[in-house]
Amino acid sequence: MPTPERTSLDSIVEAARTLLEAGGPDRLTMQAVAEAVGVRAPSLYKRVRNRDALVRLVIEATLRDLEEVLRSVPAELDPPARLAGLLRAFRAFAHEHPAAHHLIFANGPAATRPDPALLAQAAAPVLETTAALAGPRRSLEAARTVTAWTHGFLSMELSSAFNLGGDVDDAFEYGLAHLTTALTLPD
Amino acid sequence: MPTPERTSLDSIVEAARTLLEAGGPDRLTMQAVAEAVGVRAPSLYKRVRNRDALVRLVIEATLRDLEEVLRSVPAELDPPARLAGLLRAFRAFAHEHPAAHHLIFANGPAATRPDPALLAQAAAPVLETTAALAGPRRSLEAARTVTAWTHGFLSMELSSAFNLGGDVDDAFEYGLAHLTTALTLPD
DNA sequence: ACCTGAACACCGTTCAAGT
DNA sequence: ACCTGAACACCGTTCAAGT
Repeated sequence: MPTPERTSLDSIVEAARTLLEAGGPDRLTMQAVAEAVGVRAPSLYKRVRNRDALVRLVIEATLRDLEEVLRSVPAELDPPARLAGLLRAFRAFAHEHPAAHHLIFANGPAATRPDPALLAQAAAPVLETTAALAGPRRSLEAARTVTAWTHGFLSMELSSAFNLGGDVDDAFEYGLAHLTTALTLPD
Repeated sequence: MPTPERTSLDSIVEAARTLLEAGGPDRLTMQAVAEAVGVRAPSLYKRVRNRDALVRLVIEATLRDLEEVLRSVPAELDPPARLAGLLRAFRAFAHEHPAAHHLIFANGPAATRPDPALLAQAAAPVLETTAALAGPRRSLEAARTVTAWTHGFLSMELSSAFNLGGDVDDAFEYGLAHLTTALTLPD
C-alpha cells in the first residue's frame, strides 16, 4: 500500500544547509535534519545514501549558487576590474555562507567531494580573467596564485585568524591590488 | 594505595599526533589513543580534560615544531631570500604534517584553539620579513597578503584542489616570486 | 593516586514490520 | 512505496569501585 511522501530531497538539502550555517558541521546530524523535515532519521535513507552523500549535495548546491553569483559579474569589464568584481563577489558569498564555503575547500571523505565539473564551472570566470591578465603562457600559475590567495584570505578571515587588529577590508583591497599588479608585470 | 603511572601526558599527545597523521581527525578517538598508550579510555581523563583539550595540545606541539623549523632559516639573508626560505620551509613542514598543519588553521571548537602567543611566535619571522619587504606603513597588509597566499596554497595543494595538472612546485615558485615583487613595489 | 568496568547520552545506519 | 521503532556498533564522558 503506497504511503504519501512526507518530505523531499530538496527539503532535506535545504534543512541540512540551514543546520550547517546555524551550528557548523557537528550540528548537521541526520537526526536534526529528520526533525527539521518532519520524519524520523531512518526515513532519510530513502532519499540519500548516507550523511556523506548529504554533505556532498549541500556542497554542490552551494557551488551552483556561487556560480550564479560569479556569472552576474559583467564579462565586458577590463581584466583588472573584472577580477576585482569576481573576488569581491566571492568574498561576499563566503561571508553569507561561511560554513558551506568552508566545506567546498575542506578535505573531507571522498564521498563528500563535489562533482569536479561543478567546481570547474564555478572557477571558470576567475580562470578566464587571470588568463587575460597574465597571458596564456603562465595562465595556470597565475590562476593558482589568485585562487590560493583568495581562498587563504577568506579561510583566515572567517576563522578569525587575522587577530592583529587593523582593517580586514583594507587588507583585502591591498592584496587584490598588489596581486593584480604582480600578475600583469612581464616575467 | 598509590598505583604506578602507566602512561604520561607526553605519550598521550604523541599517540594522538600519530593517529591524526595516519587517519585524520576522525581516527583520533579517545579509545584509539588509550589503546596506543596501553590504558583504557577513561584513564585519559586523568591527564587531559577532554578530547578538545587533547586536540589543542596536538596543535600546540605542532606550533612549537613549526617555530623551530622557521627559526632555522637564517635571519641575515636579504628580505626576498629570507621570505623564500621561510615559505619553502613552511611548505615542507606542511607536507610532513598535513593533518596537524590543517588543524592549526581550522576553525574548530574554542577549546581546541591554541594559545595565541604560540601562534604569534611561530608567525613572527614571516611578519618581520614582510615588514622589511613592504616597509612599515603597510606591513600588516603585506603580512596578511603573504600569509593568506601561503595558507591558501598549502590548503589547496594538500587537499588536492589543484586538479588541472601542471607543476605545483612551479606554481608555488611563481606565486612566491610575483608576491615578493608586488610587495616590494611602491604603492 | 591511578586505573577500570559499567553506564549514559549521543551518533550513523540497518532492517523487519507496519500502513 | 514510504515510514517507523528497535537494534547495533560506535563515539565521548562520568563515576563508583577496585588496587
